[in-house]
Amino acid sequence: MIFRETEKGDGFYMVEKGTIKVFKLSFDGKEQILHIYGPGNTFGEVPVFEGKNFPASSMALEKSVIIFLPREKFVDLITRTPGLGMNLLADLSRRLRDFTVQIENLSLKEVPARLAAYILTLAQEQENDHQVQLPISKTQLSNLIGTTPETISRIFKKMMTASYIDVQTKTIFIKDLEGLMELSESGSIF
Amino acid sequence: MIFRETEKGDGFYMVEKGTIKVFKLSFDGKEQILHIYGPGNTFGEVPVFEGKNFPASSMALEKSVIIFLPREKFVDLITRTPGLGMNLLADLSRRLRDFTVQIENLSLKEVPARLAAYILTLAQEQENDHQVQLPISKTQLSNLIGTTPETISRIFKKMMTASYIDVQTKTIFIKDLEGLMELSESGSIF
DNA sequence: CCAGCGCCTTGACCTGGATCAAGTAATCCT
DNA sequence: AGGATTACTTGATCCAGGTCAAGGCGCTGG
Repeated sequence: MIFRETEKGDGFYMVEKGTIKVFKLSFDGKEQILHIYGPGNTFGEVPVFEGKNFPASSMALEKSVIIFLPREKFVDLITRTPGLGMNLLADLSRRLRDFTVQIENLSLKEVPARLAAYILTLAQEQENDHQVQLPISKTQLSNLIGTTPETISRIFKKMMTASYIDVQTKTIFIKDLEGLMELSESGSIF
Repeated sequence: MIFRETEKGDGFYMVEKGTIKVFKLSFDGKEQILHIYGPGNTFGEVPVFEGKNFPASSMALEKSVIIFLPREKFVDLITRTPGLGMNLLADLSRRLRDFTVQIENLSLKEVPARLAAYILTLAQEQENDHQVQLPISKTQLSNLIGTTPETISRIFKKMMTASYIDVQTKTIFIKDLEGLMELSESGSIF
């Protein structure tokens, strides 16, 4: 556990090695992942700029190395380096955009479309249209796209029988990229 | 209509008078409101900092006056005024926080809890624990909390028979603040 | 002041996906 | 390697809330 929602944040973090998730928990223990970060990504900066507590919790998904950057020196640095501010504004803006996509997915798309969209995101990130690696377990994946492991399992099965993909443990073979793209925005074509 | 998703943004906007919504549409026409802005609020700045297109669309909910601020002059201003950058970072951070709350609501709470949470937000904004005014129509409210007008209507009715509130057109009388707070985080106590 | 048009409400029905339960496959640890 | 723990799959059931359809209410403009 790296930090918990409601804790006071006096600096932010950078992933040196490994994978971490930022997430919210409901009172009855359900989890929604907001973001997954890998090497080079920073996270937990909202309280640094806004001066309040963390809006979510953070936990490593595997053995990881995290660097902590204390708030004070950092604020100094920004005020002395105007260009840095613009980069940070761009970074936060990108995250706002990501969140609008996540809200759209959760609210306007059904589970098959969300899963298809996630696979396509992986294909882009990994620059491979034929085969992608799941960077997280299927249980974590279900927490990321807002569903349950059971449903993930069933939709993967449907996608396989409909020849969109093939799934082997953590490897997904994309057999119908066009079909997946259609599915990711127009909903279920099952 | 003020701007549309995918359009290029070359500046941002400020509400002088009226109410505007920022929202996403699904391919089959369903709408999810991301934010509602009133006098004094700025919106549409993501493309200014990030340099891409608008992540969502924007439309006035009533006769409104909107000020447009062009990108170029603004970027000049930031780079010359370091303190301004920090304020903007704080503003964007606050919005990131708002989005995490919205994702939490959509994903982890049921409709009665979301509606209760919205009423409590209004009570805070309007600084009145006994009576709040709905600033938007119930149809728009359903688009904001991710449901339908029918469901809104039914839940309001349930909340009335359970003596949480009384609803008269656009005025909501809060009869059990405690109960609403409980409902807003622990789910249905119907 | 009343006609007409949105907005809202109510009822009946249906379905996506959650939940519960019971296996089976991976992976970890000694 | 092998036992144990965790992750995944599959089936059966259930329900929140969406959809469709049919009024009722209230605000607007003439």
